[in-house]
Amino acid sequence: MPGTFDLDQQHWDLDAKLVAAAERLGQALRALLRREARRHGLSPVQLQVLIQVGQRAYPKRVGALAARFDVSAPTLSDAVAALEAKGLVVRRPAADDRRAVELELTAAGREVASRAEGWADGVTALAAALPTADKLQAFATLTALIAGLQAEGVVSVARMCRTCRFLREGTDTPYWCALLELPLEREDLRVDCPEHEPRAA
Amino acid sequence: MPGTFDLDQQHWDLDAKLVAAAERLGQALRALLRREARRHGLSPVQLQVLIQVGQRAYPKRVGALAARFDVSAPTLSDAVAALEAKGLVVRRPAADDRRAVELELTAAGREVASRAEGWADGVTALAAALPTADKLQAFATLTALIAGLQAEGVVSVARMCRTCRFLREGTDTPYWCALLELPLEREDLRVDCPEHEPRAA
DNA sequence: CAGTGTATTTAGGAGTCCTAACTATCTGGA
DNA sequence: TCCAGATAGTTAGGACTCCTAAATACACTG
Repeated sequence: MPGTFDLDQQHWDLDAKLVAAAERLGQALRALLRREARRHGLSPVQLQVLIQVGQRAYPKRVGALAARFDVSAPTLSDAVAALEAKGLVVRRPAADDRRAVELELTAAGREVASRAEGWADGVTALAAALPTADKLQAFATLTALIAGLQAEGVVSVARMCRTCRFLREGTDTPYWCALLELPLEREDLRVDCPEHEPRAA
Repeated sequence: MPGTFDLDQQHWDLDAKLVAAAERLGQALRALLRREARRHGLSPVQLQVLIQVGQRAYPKRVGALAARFDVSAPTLSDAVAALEAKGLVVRRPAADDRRAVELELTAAGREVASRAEGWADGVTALAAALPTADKLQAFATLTALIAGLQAEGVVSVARMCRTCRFLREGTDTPYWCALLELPLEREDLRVDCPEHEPRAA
């Protein structure tokens, strides 16, 4: 590496730099989440669980949530226990499977969730200033990477359209959802769809 | 939201979806780092510190590393203590400031660092399959978001060219580094430059 | 209905992450 | 010169993360 410091080392690999940038952004987002959680007297996972359980149509069981956040069941169980102790969620046996537990927000839980769910709004606002075409491109690139990681089994669940068995090519639009029977533009593709079912039997 | 489940909710905001995708990818990368660290009997932060200290030309003090990883000084101090106990780094008073501590890898530390520093190679390989133009675009978009977050003081240090006081517009190339006196293409912009100095006095 | 598998919790240990408080050292004046 | 105020780092202590292993309870299959 003659004389250019290690410029070449960073030059030779756009791929590595893209990954590094994603990592940095991820770190920033994580820090942001941590601070928001703290503001509400919660830990990061606790807040994530609270927000997720606050969404309708998503699975609200310990196992599903553990997969969603890529942690073990005991870790998530701890977080739920803490949330329950704080009076923000209620735990109840599932109707169809009494081994399982359904989570539900209490009134207090809904209150906190609604105040905290916009924790990433600052970043979203920054994104608003960028050209739509760039964002579409970046979105496609990021989801391609996520899909690749999921295919390799690195990351457990990602309920993205890109990995969903109902995603088809469209006739008038680029894509088509065979479950909802809806045409989809590129910007309609979701990152976290309640109806998602993995491809390949 | 009439009848389309919450499709519209996800439709209306490409910005939010881009952020969600970044968050997911960040989560996956974090999980990957955790596993690699585990493989070497280390914790995530310990591995990050080990790798960072293994790079030349970067600050190797506790404070700088804490800022780099967005954690408090005590947290990083703990990690360093653990690494020292494992015989992977040495702690020594800095030459110019005897309050400060310089870290250095031991032979064992270099060994582990060199085996683990490619922890994200799997993702990089996935990126290699994507078109260069897309990656350039995505890289620009991600760094724009990071720069925005840094400007807002959300994230502490990001030694990116985009926030560096030495970055100029180039004549033949899009950019120019006024410190190294080098022309820079878009793909030359760095995410973590040793020579970085923040803009604005 | 026995056997196997699944959902979750408990137990226990290393590490993360914080704030507060303390030591040692540096730095800028009077 | 000497001291007040900053700064680099550590220690202390508490809540939480994250794991594996083991237990409990229930579900499914033949």
